[in-house]
Amino acid sequence: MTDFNPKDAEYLSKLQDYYANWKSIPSYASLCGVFGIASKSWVKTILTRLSEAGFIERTPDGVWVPMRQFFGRPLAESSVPAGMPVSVDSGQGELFIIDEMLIDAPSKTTLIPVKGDSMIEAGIHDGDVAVVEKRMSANVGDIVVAIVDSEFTLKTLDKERGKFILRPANQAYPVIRPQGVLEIFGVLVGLIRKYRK
Amino acid sequence: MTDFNPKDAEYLSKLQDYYANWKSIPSYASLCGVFGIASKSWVKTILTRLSEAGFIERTPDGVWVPMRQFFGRPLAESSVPAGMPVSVDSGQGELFIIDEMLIDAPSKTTLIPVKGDSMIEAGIHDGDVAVVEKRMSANVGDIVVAIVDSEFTLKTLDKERGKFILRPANQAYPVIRPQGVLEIFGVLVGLIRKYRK
DNA sequence: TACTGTAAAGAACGTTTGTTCTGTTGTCAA
DNA sequence: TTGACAACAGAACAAACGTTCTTTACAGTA
Repeated sequence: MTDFNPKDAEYLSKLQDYYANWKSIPSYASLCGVFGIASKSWVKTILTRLSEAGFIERTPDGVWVPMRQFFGRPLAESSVPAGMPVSVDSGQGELFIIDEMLIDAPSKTTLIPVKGDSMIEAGIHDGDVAVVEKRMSANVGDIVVAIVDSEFTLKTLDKERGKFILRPANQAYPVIRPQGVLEIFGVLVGLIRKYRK
Repeated sequence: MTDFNPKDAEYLSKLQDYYANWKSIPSYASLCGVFGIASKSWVKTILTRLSEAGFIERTPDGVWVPMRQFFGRPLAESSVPAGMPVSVDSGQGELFIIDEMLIDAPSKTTLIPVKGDSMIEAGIHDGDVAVVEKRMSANVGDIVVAIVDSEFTLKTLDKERGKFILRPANQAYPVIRPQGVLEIFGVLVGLIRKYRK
């Protein structure tokens, strides 16, 4: 991964605690107190590392902001769905609850289990759960759920000689060139995978 | 109430827009650009009014922070399909991405951003978010977060001639054969990916 | 013992920040 | 047509801020 080490994890945890209270990342001087150190320059080193590791980032103004998914309520508290969760019916009678990071438009979002390995080169595996936002249009390059021969298909949308085509991410599968109008069900906005223990 | 007028509402809306993007309230100088005015002192007047009206407040450090209920997702968007159970925001704390489907032991579970492509053949990409359950032991075949040379590494746990080894899912990376005890931070239990639109 | 690398401290410094105070402009009412 | 007030502009300034550079402490290693 990165050169993110246990020591950094300790500082991250302190920053998360502070942020949970104040919802802001304060000045380097204040962070000295938060981290329990005396050196502003060392604070900078720590923040730079945390950002390289992907936990925080900077706005164009140079202000540090947390990547929200890592600075929420402590996971311990979220055993009951926290925040303003969204319930989405997978269509199979199962009920999943997912948060706003993956879902922008709850009423238009569905979960669809991925079958087959036609998109495996895009890191989408059999058994993964696709988070799909229902839309009838998409851009070239988007991964879309299209309806081909009355079946759902997950493919990358592309264009060839002015016509839309569906490109699998697996060389063993053919490119789909729909005759007539390509029917798009939605666009892939997220992916969830669960590893069995 | 206060002398909060339509003009202030317009500024509030601009601030909300900015905040929706950057999750922070910038300096007075930057806010000049956001509000479309040229005077820092007027920015201060506006912010003071917004705080008197209860839309924002200041931390002890003097940093402006929004009152969350006014700076969240617009209510219209968070409506949930009828018939589905709805949980209500406690008012405090952020929203978390993941639900009970991915997390069994909330207090022991952490999210870690994936860096690099050493596990790409397992469909784990740079930028994905790993859901990790903290444990000190794991089984052969599990994908684990191990601490190697004081760094976090995501690899598949395997055994070779009675000794544990860490196997990357990318032929360009070497197998890691730790000398001494292999230090395991946790086990990968889930994966989340978000596609940008 | 000497060398190396990491963690942290601390001083120096130019820039940015928020604040305050004084002007300017436009509008509406008397 | 004058006065009052709200909406802004702009200058001045001390305090705070982030950055850079140098130094110290310490543990591991050769």
